[in-house]
Amino acid sequence: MFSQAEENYLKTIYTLQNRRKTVINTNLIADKINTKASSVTDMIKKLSAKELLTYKKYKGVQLTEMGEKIALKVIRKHRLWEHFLVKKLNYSWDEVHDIAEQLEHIKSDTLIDNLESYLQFPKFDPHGDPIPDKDGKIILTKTVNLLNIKVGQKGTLDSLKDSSDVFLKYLNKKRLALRDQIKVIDIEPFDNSIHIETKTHQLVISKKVADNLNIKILR
Amino acid sequence: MFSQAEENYLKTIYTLQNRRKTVINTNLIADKINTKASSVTDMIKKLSAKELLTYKKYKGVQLTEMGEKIALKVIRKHRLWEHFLVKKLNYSWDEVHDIAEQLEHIKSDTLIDNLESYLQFPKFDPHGDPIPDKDGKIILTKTVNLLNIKVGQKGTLDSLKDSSDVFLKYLNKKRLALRDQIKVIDIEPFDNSIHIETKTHQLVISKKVADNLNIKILR
DNA sequence: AAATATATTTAGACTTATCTAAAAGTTAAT
DNA sequence: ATTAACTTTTAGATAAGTCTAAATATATTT
Ligand SMILES: [Mn+2]
Ligand SMILES: [Mn+2]
Ligand SMILES: [Mn+2]
Ligand SMILES: [Mn+2]
Repeated sequence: MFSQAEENYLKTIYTLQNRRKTVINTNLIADKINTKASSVTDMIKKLSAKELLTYKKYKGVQLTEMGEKIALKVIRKHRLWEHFLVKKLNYSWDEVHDIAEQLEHIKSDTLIDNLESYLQFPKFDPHGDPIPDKDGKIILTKTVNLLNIKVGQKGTLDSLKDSSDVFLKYLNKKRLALRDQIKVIDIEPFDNSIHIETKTHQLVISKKVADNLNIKILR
Repeated sequence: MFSQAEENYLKTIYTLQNRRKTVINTNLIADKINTKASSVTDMIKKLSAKELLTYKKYKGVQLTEMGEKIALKVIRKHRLWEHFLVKKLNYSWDEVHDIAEQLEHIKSDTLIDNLESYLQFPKFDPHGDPIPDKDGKIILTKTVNLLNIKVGQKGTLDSLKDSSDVFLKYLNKKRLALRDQIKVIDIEPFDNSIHIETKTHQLVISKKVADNLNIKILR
């Protein structure tokens, strides 16, 4: 069994590894996990001793197969609980993350599989992120950053790079939801803002917002 | 906010206070919580400083109103989660306690009330224990220990003194469930064993077993 | 190749919760 | 009133996880 702290480190490292393709170093982890570099050093040593990751200084960490397996288990739990909170307890997608951060650490050999079955094996969480199955297999959808879409192209909103509640609330306000169809109408060269159109309305989004929207291209 | 350890002490003290009417002293708590008397001393000091309980040595502890309120909140969470696990995830009553021990510490201002509403405001947990409402109010059912029931009297199995999985599995094996009708057929003077009859079968139970069954008398 | 900027580790401290072993206090028994 | 039994507290350690400040190592720039 692993402590909550250990699980959080593994999960964070996995996510960093898959989101950014850069080197995952001490400071980056410290930043994401909201702690200090010295604390990360300590934990890296511990996880390395347990062979959950390898570490070369200045070259960053790399999860071992075992480390990745554990990370995926925690992510699976997190996302299934988020799904539960939204679908069964009527939370909205911007309210569930902090509760799932706690629920993901509940220890039981059977709980999460029973929950999954109760939820009828959902494949994605409320933020469009894929839910790893029992064996850690994960569906990868081919998506493109909205920043890289040309004028006239169409797609559907598949998932988000940033799932912070601030961003989610922004999307609520702008009436943008997962699976909405989005068409790029115009790109403003001055500030890279993007004029888009959904099935119901049009709006202009900033470069920063566009960068956080992953689009599945329709052809 | 209170730590898991603090919550567990408060919950345990509350339960001891309501089950046994004796003095709740350091050793008794240590025993229940599976720790050492010296650790209990430390925690008692801490909880006393926070005015969650009062303590006079050799006279035991007493929860303050605030302490009792928190204890009831934890118990409410524990029992609602147990209900969820049995009713929604199809666990049996002997499997849920350890998971609920963890779930009862999840922090959220809304989670447990939403869960309660989703479960349609159950009044009792899978072991027959009453679920405190939002305000900490708790239904008290008048029950009698099966040991105190005379030959010929009838009642229904209302709740259990001991809800350990060993005892629950014993009840499964003997086909005794909550709300079953039970009639006392005979009491053996030699060892106080009791011959009982349900709607479906007859059996003999030991004094120890009878002592753990709370019966609601039928008249 | 130095100098400077970054990244990383160490040293030492702190907090929470635990433990063992010993000391001290209270109650009960003779 | 002593003694014995039990309860409680203290003292000192330990473990996990965190922190700050200082030291050290590596990378980048000049
Ligand atoms: Mn989340
Ligand atoms: Mn999510
Ligand atoms: Mn229980
Ligand atoms: Mn119960």
